[in-house]
Amino acid sequence: MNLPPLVQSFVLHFGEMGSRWGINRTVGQIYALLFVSPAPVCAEEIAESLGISRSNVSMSLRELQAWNLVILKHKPDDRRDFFTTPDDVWHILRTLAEERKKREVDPTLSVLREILMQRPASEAERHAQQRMSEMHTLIEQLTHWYEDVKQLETERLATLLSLGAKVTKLLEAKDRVVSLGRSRRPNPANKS
Amino acid sequence: MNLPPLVQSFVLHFGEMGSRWGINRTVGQIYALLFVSPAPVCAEEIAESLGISRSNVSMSLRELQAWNLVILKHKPDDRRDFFTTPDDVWHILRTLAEERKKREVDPTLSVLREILMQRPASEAERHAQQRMSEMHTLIEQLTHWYEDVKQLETERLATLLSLGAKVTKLLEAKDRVVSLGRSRRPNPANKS
DNA sequence: TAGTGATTTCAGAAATTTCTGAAATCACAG
DNA sequence: CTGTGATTTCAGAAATTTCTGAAATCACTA
Repeated sequence: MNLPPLVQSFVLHFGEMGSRWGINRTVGQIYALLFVSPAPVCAEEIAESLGISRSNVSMSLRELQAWNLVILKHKPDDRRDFFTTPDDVWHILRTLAEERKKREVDPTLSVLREILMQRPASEAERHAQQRMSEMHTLIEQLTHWYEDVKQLETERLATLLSLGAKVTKLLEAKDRVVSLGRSRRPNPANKS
Repeated sequence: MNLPPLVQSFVLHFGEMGSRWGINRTVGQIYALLFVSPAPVCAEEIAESLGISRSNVSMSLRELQAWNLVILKHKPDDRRDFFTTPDDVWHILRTLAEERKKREVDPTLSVLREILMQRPASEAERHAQQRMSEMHTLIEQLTHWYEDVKQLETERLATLLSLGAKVTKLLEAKDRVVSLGRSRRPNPANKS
């Protein structure tokens, strides 16, 4: 591997990290490299920079493309493909979320639904279904929320983010206003 | 593997899924099994149910404990350890988030910070730092938000969740009220 | 159509991860 | 202590994943 030391640390870290996710080391490294490169990079150069085989680069790029995480570029009078990452980090975040949902959450939801359709044949199965249903409900809530907020423009999303838990303050305020409007019933305090 | 068919589907799916995260198949299966079991299960029984070796169970349980995902129980007059999962799915979600943050996000943040401290020795390094700084900023925003909302009681969190993007409506309302209060300047529309 | 360089594919090699059985350790009871 | 059963450890076996080099494919040009 032959990279500026500062870039190398980053690339190596992403390689390590990759393994902790389902992603393999090389894929992580390539992504990191593209992310910090000032200009699109061709496959040959990636192989050289990271000291890995050309074919490995080819397969890993294919993987990254399947994740929608790289962009293909071309130079005039050059047949080779050059690769970059999108440069808006928010955009990258969205892609990542979307892809992970597609691969991890959706299949789980559909397995859960399938199982929940079936008739339990024993007390053990009844209980299992009960638990799975709790899990199913939670995941559905989370994905609904996600589907909802992912529509927001980045700027609005960022505002919401920076507001953090303070939105609950707003919520309380609203509650107060609304209940005042409807009558003068005090805070409903719906403790479950 | 010798389980009610409905439980078996769930366990197998979690095994598969486990691999897509960094978690290995057996660990995923054991977790799934414990999650749906009506009562705490001992190691021997796990091994039997899943058809894996006793020692594998031991190691996998250790892994799950490191993730804070299982609870140890004891029966009177029985030396064996019995295992369950916490039963509140929200609680499980929080644990999962916390542990993943600890293992995946925090180390990345610290690597980024470290690199950003250094002086770039070339234009390439300067640009790389610029990119890493964007990433760093984004991750920091996300973790701040997370630290913030994780304090909320579950019920409040659920409310927020079900509200989804509609909170922005509230936000707009607030903006209107505030700017009305300050003067009668119309919506600032702070497009970046 | 043949030639050229870029890219992909793929069978097997290399590396890594997971899993097992045997032995060690532990915790307690007699 | 000594015996008993539960649990853990760990070296190596088995399985899986990753990576490579050689060959095939592809997209062009002359």
